[in-house]
Amino acid sequence: MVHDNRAFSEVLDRLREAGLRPTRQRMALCKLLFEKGDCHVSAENLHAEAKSAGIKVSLATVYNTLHQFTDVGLLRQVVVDNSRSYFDTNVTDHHHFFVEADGHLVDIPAEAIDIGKLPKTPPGTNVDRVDVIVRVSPSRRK
Amino acid sequence: MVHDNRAFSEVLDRLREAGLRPTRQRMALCKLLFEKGDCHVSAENLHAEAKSAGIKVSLATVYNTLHQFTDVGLLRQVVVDNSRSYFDTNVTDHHHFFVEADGHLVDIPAEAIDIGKLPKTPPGTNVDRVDVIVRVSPSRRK
DNA sequence: AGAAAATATTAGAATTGTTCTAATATTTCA
DNA sequence: TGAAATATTAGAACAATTCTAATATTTTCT
Repeated sequence: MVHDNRAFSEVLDRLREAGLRPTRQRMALCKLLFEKGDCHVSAENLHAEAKSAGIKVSLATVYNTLHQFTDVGLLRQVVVDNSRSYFDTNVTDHHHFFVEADGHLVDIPAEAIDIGKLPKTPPGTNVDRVDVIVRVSPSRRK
Repeated sequence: MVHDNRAFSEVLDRLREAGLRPTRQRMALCKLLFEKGDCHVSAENLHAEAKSAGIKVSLATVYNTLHQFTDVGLLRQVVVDNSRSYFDTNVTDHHHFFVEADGHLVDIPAEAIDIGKLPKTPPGTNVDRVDVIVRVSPSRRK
């Protein structure tokens, strides 16, 4: 089997830099995740995508991989719905619209929301991150 | 058994207004939830509190009640952690600090955070609510 | 390259938080 | 009070996720 060497080595480097062995499964998931621009996936979701792309990978590995990628900063976890976890390939500072009706996320660039001020944090704590979730729903037809 | 008639009738009214029958369990949970100021509870958590307060109520009823109270606007659900649901007795407009280390929430008054502007919502949608979650963690000791 | 050590993957079992079911109990109201 | 409406319950079912421990792959060492 032949593959695109440019894409291949980019993905390979990405994993190597992160200190993760470039295994067949990780490479494949990496390509699925990063070769088509920003996206938000759930584990089941990515597992299904992998399957339909002909990649043989277990659900356990998908979970492992998503967590490892998150740990090394390749992904960011977004909490919007407590029945499912979403992972975002956009790890830069930004926020989200969440369309509750269909459980789908849309990025909001950091500069589109401007948080004027923050109150002081509870004693003995520091801010890790500020998440803004704008929950929207389909507008009723006029 | 005797009870405080003032508190009793307040709770009773609250349920009546919401169109919920004032059953023994709902009254008891209502008192636990609202008689001690703003608080954030999970179902398991409230169930345990009820048990230790000597209230006999099943976990299923705790879940039912939390959802019913949420539906009628007595509670608000807060999504910060996808392993557990939190319900907030403060239903006014406000935000949260979330201390990830111990999974605990602290209210931030609405006016303490000022969201300068919001980008336009995805086509065909309206904003339901804007949730700001400031994730904090214990600061490392100097 | 070949062998040993280190790390990954996997299927399926286990766990967790939550929801469902359907039988029983309580509450309402005429 | 008694029929109809609504609640509660124990336990089963469920869905997402994590764990287990056996097997496979990858890396390292010589």
